[in-house]
Amino acid sequence: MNSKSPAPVSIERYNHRTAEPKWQKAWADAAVFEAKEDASRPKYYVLEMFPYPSGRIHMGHVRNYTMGDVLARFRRACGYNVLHPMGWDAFGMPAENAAIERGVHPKGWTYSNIEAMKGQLKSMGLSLDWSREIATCDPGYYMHEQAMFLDFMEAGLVERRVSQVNWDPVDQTVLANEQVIDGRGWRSGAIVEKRELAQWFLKITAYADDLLKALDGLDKWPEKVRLMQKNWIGRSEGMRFSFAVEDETGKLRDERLTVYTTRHDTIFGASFCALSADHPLVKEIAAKRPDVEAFRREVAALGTSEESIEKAEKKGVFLGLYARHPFSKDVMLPVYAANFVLMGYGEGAIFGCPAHDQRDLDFARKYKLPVLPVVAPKGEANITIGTEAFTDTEGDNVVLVNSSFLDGLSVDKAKEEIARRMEEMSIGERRVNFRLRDWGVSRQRYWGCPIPVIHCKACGIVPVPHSGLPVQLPEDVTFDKPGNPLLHHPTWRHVKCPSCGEAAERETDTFDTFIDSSWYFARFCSPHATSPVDEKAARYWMGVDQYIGGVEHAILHLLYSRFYARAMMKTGHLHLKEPFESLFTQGMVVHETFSNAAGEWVLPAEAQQVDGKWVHTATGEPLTVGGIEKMSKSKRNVVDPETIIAAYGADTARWFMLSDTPPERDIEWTSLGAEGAWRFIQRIWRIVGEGAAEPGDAMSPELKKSVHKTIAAVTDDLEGLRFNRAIARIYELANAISAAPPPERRGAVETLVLLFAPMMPHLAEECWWTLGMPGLVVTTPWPKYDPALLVDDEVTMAIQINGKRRDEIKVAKGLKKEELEPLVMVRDAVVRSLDGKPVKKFIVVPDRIVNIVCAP
RNA sequence: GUGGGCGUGGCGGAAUGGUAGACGCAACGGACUUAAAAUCCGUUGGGAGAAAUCCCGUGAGGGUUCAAGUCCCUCCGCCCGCACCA
Repeated sequence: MNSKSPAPVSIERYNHRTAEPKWQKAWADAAVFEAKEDASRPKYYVLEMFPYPSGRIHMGHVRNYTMGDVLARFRRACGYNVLHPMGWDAFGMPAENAAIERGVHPKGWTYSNIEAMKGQLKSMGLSLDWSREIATCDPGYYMHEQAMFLDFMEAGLVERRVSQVNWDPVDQTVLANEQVIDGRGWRSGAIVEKRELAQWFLKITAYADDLLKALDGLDKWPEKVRLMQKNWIGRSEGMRFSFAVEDETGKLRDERLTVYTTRHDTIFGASFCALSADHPLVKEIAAKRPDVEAFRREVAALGTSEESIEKAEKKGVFLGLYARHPFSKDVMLPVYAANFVLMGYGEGAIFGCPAHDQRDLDFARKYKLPVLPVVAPKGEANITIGTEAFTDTEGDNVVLVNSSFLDGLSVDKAKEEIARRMEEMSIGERRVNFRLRDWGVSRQRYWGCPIPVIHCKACGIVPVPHSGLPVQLPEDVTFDKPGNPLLHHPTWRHVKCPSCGEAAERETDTFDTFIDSSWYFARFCSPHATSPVDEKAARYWMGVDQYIGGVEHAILHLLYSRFYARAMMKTGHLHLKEPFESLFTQGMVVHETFSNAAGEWVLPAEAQQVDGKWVHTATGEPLTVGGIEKMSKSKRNVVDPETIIAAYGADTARWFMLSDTPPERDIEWTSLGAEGAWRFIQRIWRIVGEGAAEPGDAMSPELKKSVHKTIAAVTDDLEGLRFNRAIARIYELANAISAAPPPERRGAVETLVLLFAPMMPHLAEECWWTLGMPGLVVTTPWPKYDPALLVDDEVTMAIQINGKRRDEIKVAKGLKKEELEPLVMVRDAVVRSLDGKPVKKFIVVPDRIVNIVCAP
C-alpha cells in the first residue's frame, strides 16, 4: 500500500468496492486507531453516543458516527493523541420483546445483533479503536456497575422507597410509559393502573444545586441544552406553609394542611386548595367516600407520565373540607383533590389563585370558584380576568391590589412581607424547592444489570459482598409467563443471607439502562481494568473533549451522567465532576413518507417515479407522498445504510451526511443528493488523475491563494463542527483547480486530498497512492497555511444611499473615510441617486461598505 | 398542557448588525455524440424594461438603527423532550 511508484494514470471510474476494503485493511494492519496513553502529546477524546444493538445501523447512526469520525481524523492529523472508542448499550426492553415475540434468548439476540452492526460500522471506515469495545450486558462491565452501586449505598447516595408504576392488570406486568397507549396496555389493551412498589432510588437531588450551578461552566455546551437542564432541575424559591382545616360542620381538624407555593404574594387571591389524588389526606377520605375513591381511580388511569397528567382536562372533587385563610378570618377555601397536582413536587398540595395561574383559572372556571385579581399593572386598580391568567410579576410596574396590607407593593416586596409574617406566626418558612426528583433505578425486567442486594427476613436489606460480584444474570430463563423471568426462575433468587447465613432472597429487579450509559465514557479509558476505572488512564483521557449525539438525550442521559460523575467522585472512582467538556447535538435524519391507497406505509426503496407520479415498483399501484418525517420503522420511511454503502460506497454516504445541511439541523435523505455526492467523488478522481499525469508544481498566485484560504477556512470550520461549510470550501477549491491549466494543479491537488480526507478517507488514500505520495493519508499531518496569503490588497466595497445598495467600488484595502469620500462622490451612480440632495452623513465600515445618508 | 428549538429562491442551505441567496442540487440553453448517458461551458429569487436601471423580497405584523435574515415585541406554522423507549 505504501508503494512509491505512481499508479498507472487511469480514466476509469473510482471503484469503491475494491478501494474501501483495501484501505480499511491497511488501517487495521497498521493499528493506527489503537489509542495509547502518551504524556508527551496532547490528548483528544472524541465520543459519539453508543448505539443500542437493534441489529442494523440506521441513517441516524451514519450521521452521528461520521461526524465523530471526521473530528477524530482531523484532530489526529493535527497532532493529537486521539481516543475514539465504540461500544454497545446492550441491555433493554427490545431484547425481551424479541424473546417474547420470537422465542429467541435476549443474550443470543443481542450478541448476534452486535456482530451484525459491528460489521456495518466497519464498512463505514470509522477510525475506531475496536480493542476498547464494551458491551454493557457483559458481566465484565456490569460487575463494576454493581460494585459502584454498593459504594454509593455506603456513601448514602441510595434510598429505598415506595413509588408508582404503570401496572397492566391482565399481563400482570409493569409497563414503561411508551407501552401505555391512551391509558391502555400495548399488548393486553387493559386499562392501566397505577401501583405502588418499593424501589431503589439514587439521590440525584442531593446534587441538584451543584448540577444547576455547574451548568454555567459548561460553556462548550449548546445554550439550549443548558437551558433545558436548568428548567428540568427547576430551582424555585417559595414558601412551605400550612392552613388550619375544618370540616363542613366547622370542626377543626388536628392536622394542618401544608402547601408549597412560589406565589405567596397572591395569598389574598386564593380561592381554593388542591391536593394530589395520592396525598395522604385524600387517601384517608377516599376510604370513606366512594366518589373520592372513584376520582382517585380516574386519576390513576392517566398513568405516570407527566405529559398525560398535564394534558388532561383540569378536574377535581370537593373533599368536604375548608382551609382557613391565614390573614382573612372570614375566608374559607374549599379543599379539592385535583388531577393536576403532583404528589412528587413540593408538598403535593397547593393553594389556588385563579387570577394569576392558568391551571388554577381553568379549574376555578370549571367549578365556579371566585377569581379575584390581586396583582395588576401599576395605576390599574382593577383588571378583569377572562380566560387568561395575568402572570406578569417583573419589576415595579406591577403591584399588589385587593390585598390588605400588601396593596401597592411589588411582587417581590409582597413575597418578602408574607414570608416575614408567616414566619412570625410560625405557620410557614421560606423554602428552596427543586422540580428534579430522585432517580428511580429499579426495573421489573430480566435483561438488565441485577441489583446486588439480598432481602433477608431477619437482617432486612443486605448488600451482596464485593466477593460475591458479579451477580450474574441466569441464562436459563423462560418468557412464557408474563412478568419478570428472574422472579419465576426456580433457583436463582434463593441464596443464603451474607449476614446471618439463613435462607434469603435476591433482589429480582434490575437497573434502569440509563445507569449503564452513565459511566461507559469513563470505562473506555481503561476497558480491561479490574477496577471500574483505572485512575491513571482516566486522568489522562477524561473528560470527553467532544461528545456527539442526538438532542433527544439533552436532559436525561446527560443529566444522569453528570450526576454519576459526581457520585463516582464521592466514592473515589473518578476525579472530575463534568464528564463532557464539549457537547454537540446533531439533528435527525428525515425522509419523505409514502403510503398506498389502503393507507399502509411503503418503503422508499419500493417507490418509484413514473411520469412524475409515484407508484409501487412491484405492483404499480399509485402512492401518496406524505410529509417529510424522522426516519422510523413505523412509518417505514427508512433507507438502509447497508444498501447505500453497497451501491455508492461509504465515502458517498459520509459525504452526503456532512454536505449542505448544518449538522445541528434535521437532514433529509434524498437519492438525488446521494447521487450528487457520488458524482463529486468521480470528479475528484478525474481531477486527481489529471493531477497525477502532470507532475509540475507551478501554481499560479491566484490558485496558491485559494489553496491557502481554503486550508484556513476548512480548518476553522472543522474545529467548529461546521461540516457543511467546510464542504462548500472544498467544492470551491475543486472548482478553482479545474479552472487552472493542468501543469499548475499538482500542489493544489495534494492539499485538496488532505482536506477532504477526514470526510472521505478511503477516496483520500486511493488518491494519495495514485499521486505517488509516500505513506498513508491517515498518518500525514494536516496542511498548514501561510497567513500572508490570506489577505487581499484590493477590496470591493458596496456603496449605499440611505441604506440601499446603488453602486460598488474596487479600492485598495484599508482606505480611510477622507480618502474614500472624493472617490465615491464623483461616481455616476452616486451623483444620479443623490440627485443634488445634500449629504447628511457619510458612514464608512472599513473595507466593507459606504452608506451615504441624505434627505429621502 | 409544559420546557426547548426551528422558519431565507423550485430544493438543501450561506451571510462578525454592513453588497441577501456563497456552495451544492434541480431546471433551462449550448458543446461533444449516429443517439443517449457521462462530461464540459453558460443562465437561473420575483416583477417591470430594448437596455441602462428601478421596484419587491429572509413565516406574518409592528419597533430600534445611517443600516435588520441577524436585535426587541406580538402572532402563525413545524419539530423535539416530559423522568420505565434508547
